[in-house]
Amino acid sequence: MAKGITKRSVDYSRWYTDVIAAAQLADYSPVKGCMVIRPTGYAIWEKMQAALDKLFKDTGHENAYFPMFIPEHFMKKEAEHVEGFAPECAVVTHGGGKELEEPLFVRPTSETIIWSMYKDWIQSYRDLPILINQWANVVRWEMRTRLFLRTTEFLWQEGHTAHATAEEAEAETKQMLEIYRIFSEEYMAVPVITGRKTEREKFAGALHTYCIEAMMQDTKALQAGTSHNLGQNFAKAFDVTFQNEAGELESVWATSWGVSTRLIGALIMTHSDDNGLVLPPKMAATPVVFVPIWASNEEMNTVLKKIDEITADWKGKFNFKIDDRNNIRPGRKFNEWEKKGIPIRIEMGPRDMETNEVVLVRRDTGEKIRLPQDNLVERILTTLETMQNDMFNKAKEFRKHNTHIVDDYEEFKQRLDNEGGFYLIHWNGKTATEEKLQEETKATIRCIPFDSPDEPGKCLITGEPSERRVLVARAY
RNA sequence: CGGGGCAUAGCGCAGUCCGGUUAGCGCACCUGGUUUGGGACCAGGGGGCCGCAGGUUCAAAUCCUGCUGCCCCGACCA
Repeated sequence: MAKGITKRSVDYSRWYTDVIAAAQLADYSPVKGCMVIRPTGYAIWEKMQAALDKLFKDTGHENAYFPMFIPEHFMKKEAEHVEGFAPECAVVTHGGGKELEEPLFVRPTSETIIWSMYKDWIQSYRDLPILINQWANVVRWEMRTRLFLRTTEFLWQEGHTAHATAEEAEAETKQMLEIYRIFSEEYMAVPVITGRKTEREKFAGALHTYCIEAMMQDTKALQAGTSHNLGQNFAKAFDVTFQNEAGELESVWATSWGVSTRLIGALIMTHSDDNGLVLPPKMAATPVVFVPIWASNEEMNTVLKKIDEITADWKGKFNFKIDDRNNIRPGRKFNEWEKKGIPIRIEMGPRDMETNEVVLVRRDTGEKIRLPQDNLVERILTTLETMQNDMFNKAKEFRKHNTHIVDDYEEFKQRLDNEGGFYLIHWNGKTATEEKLQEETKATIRCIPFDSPDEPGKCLITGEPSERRVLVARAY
């Protein structure tokens, strides 16, 4: 049916890049590993930014901006951090035609430069908390890249907060993860599992890392957001202390949290189909397109005039486009908007004019509904809402269907190979076991889910005692 | 960084083995007309340093050497 888009069943990763090309979301750039985000793709990012920014501001955060260049010695101050990030950093060694006295790292993340500033900004507990977010680009020199999911340069937001107590920092870490969950599920209609990363998977320099994990349509896992409790690691590395109420000097407690343009990849791989992109209404810059149909120029004028009447009260309710191009036929228009994932298409031609009706087509189900021209605003708004819910429920149902509980290693290996999916397994909590699991199955522990109940059992790999189940899957 | 593949018009490709007219096809694009309820049709037209650099030859997209870039699959990662 869809020309130019490889079917998911044939080649999932080709399908993914085909959808991006067909919807004109992004393009490969002349720079290896870097992409150009095209207007249609950037519009999705702007929708994400707008929603997240509001959620951040509503919880007391402010935006700021720090330099993209980080002096080398900053990067080296926190041992675990430098070990984690140094191998994937781009480094500037020359400027103004001369070799620099000290190389500048292009930020892979901004903890170090931000904490070098927090040192100056924080003296007493009265200066705390600091709740800052930054919208920025970062660079990580990746071996293999994939549009949106992993590129050398990407856009993201990174929150960096400073607190007077460990409890407050922990509460912030959890709060921001919850905001990511809300955003993912309620705006992107992408169900996620919240949990804690293992020691091996946590952020370099963090006490611990919380994450949201989503299941893509090929049943692989995608880490969609992370929130880190940094403890006092960065405060100690950058000597950031404050005087508490008792007059004693203490190290500041820190968090950081981020989501990136990778979310666009999650959005695509959760909802889209063989005909192209499918956008949940809340992520569509233009949720409605009106496609008029006519057979002659006179008819064109009548139909367009009627459309002006019908859409007069749409303004301010939702964004919409009227596709009045006369050089291509309706069928082409249907297809173009489908590929771009516009949630609702309204069609109206001479036949509908006679009966005072329009045809409404849902992108997610393809369902066509004839509707009277009156009260369309109401119908469209409720349909958008229904679609938003349906898409979330469908994705959640899919994940449920592909999540399994297993207690036999051989069965696990076979099923993982044959059906993929998420697995809840017992694990003895040891890094060595985790590494063995990955070596033997290419699956990783995605997280220790928050809702995983205390349930004594035996480690799937070693048979040793385990206290609860962890989430395992092959991941992007 | 290992394995595989590719480089010819904006995109997708043929031509390369076996050197030889003006480098061709589909899509897209432009003009005109007929069309318009699921990717229209006809006619005309524009667009090429055949990845780069050397070499062989009377003659190179085609043969030889070197380089570069990109894509896919693995190891690392938001």
